[in-house]
Amino acid sequence: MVGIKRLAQHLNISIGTVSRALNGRPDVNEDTRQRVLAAAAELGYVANQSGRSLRSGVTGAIGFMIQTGPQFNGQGHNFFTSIFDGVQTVLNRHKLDLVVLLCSASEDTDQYLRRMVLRGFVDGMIISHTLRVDPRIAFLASRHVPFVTLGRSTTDAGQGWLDIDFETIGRLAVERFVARGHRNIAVALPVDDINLGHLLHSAVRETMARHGLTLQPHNILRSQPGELGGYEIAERLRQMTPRPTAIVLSDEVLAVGLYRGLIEHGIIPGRDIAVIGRDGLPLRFMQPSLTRFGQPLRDLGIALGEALLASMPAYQEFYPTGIVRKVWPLDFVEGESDAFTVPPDSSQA
Amino acid sequence: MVGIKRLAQHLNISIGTVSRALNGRPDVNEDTRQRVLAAAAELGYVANQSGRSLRSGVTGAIGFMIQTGPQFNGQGHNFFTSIFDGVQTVLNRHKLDLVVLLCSASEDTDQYLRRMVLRGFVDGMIISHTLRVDPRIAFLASRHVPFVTLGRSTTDAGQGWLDIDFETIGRLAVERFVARGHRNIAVALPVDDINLGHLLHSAVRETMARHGLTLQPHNILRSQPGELGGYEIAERLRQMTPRPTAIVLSDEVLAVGLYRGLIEHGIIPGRDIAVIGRDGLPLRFMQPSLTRFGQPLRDLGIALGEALLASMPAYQEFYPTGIVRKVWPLDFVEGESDAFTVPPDSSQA
DNA sequence: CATACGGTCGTAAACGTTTACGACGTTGGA
DNA sequence: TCCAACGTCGTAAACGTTTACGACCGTATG
Repeated sequence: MVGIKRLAQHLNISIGTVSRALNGRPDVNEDTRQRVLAAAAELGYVANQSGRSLRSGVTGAIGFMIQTGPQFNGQGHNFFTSIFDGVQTVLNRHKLDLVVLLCSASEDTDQYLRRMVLRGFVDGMIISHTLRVDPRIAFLASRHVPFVTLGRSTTDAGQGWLDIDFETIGRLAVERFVARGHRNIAVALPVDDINLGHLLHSAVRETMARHGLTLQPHNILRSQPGELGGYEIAERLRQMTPRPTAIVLSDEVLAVGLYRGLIEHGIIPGRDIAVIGRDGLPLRFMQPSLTRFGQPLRDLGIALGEALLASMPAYQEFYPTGIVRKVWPLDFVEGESDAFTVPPDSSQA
Repeated sequence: MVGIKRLAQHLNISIGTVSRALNGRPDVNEDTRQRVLAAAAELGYVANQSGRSLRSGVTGAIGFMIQTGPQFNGQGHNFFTSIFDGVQTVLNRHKLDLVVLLCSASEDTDQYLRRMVLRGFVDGMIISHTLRVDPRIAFLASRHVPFVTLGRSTTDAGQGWLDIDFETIGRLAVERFVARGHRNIAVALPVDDINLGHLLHSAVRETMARHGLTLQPHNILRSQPGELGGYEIAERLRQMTPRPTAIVLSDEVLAVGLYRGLIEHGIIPGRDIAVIGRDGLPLRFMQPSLTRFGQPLRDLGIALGEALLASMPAYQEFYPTGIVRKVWPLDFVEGESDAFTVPPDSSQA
């Protein structure tokens, strides 16, 4: 780790001057300040949080306390909160605490991660929204920070990961559709480079190919995440001729907007179009009930916590499993939304 | 702050021994260890995080990085994530970072807060799920930790707070109901001591009284939060005779389960019963559309961040507003769910 | 009795940073 | 010319904790 001391001897000045330069004190020559700042940027210096706050008494962090656990579901909680709860459970067994670090959309994720890690704020990291090629992985590995990811990546630094089994989702969904006579099948995917899009995409495409079908490019519907994205997709579906008779959704809440956008125009899921989605809080109570793949999120969080500890040297005696890389088993919940069967005399493309 | 030094001189032993006793090292007499532990508990000693991790190189914290911002809504995000994003925006302007501290349901909230604060993990605190009488407030005030609460409390330590305007929700909802002929009005409340329950309760009761109506005890429906709670409420409503003709909901996602539970039995919101709820992600796309009160959550988060900074001495020059205590204005969104009008010849109780 | 050893504890250094204090050189005014 | 003032920088202490090292005492062993 490059500290203020190394910075000072690299510049042949005292650490006091370096500190003053970095903190914007007035009693330092402007030239020296620039040299210090340049060297700090070059060497990638980030002030150690412990040293700084031990001396100055401030941490620069503000805490926002919320509560997790089953009984708080619905109080503004969701997908991540359940996972957090599972992770927390594991970590607490070893007197570790979980802190959630929020990277605002306005800030660069790599810079943010770098700042948090190099400060020495945490001993380990869990990252989510994993990209297909994710620079954060290379960074964490280069710094030897223990970490695991929620979601696979093609960036391989030997890290552990856990992920949802999108291959099975895509395969089973398509097989169900095919068994009910569907040939014009669509898939809803996110727009960005997040890896789950690719996984589901390939699974759907390959399973269709295995049944002699091709996934048409116009049947790959990319949208914003969330219920608004679902609503967009419904609009696009309505304008397509021939309209796909079945669709599988990548995101949990897509179904909410999709239902609304379809039902508004008299297209009833399960009667006029087959829909298979993913589990999420509100979806259990939609009507018609959504056929969907779920996963026990708290258990996933527990596994995630254990995977992280398994990659931390200090805890390997407790978790001698080595690097954990695992797709998490699914719960399949049969609902009414995929009941629609294509009539045999249909002339769908 | 009581440190290891004070602990040592209180026991007339050296700080080295105190440290070894606390850390479970073998080379300390068992009697001494017990005396140290007793004194630590008595004086409320918690090891300073900075000192500990500066020396030992570990922090005991694990980071879980997620991303916030409008474009991530729906990716497992929700009520809190939007607020976090707003808070973060304000804090970043002053080089402060927001960390979310999760108190698992299995852990005592007061102990958890105490542990996090006394360690010196954060410079300030925002707490949510505020109780009607909340010991956390007294604790934070006694330790002079700057903090604000999301949600009012009757525990007054001069702290700032922001809250949702439950009085207006209750009043406007009842007035709308009354104007449409409803006399048998119900309200859905949480079971626990969280303050919003009391606020909405009083507002409904008082507005009804102002119109010559009384809120019947059996019309106060307490349930779990979340869509499951809504489903319970639907079941209870169905079994009531005479059934209330209108209901106002305290929680956002209650409506999801409520809809399902009612529609399953042919009771259509807006046609057979009037429903007014609160805004939440899925609710914008429910059918029939929910009449509801919302609030721009990101703006609420911004205000929350500013309120906190206003109570931190170091930032008062930027926020000279003094203590902020404010109910946040509502967005009223007219939908179809409260269209049901009681016929004039109705003989409802 | 002398020695070794284990149990218990105190001493002091170290972690990385900030900051009060003083040193030094230069400049300007009296 | 002399001194004050200023700009710039180095020195060292301090923050709270952990831990290597050695001191001391009592006991067991030869």
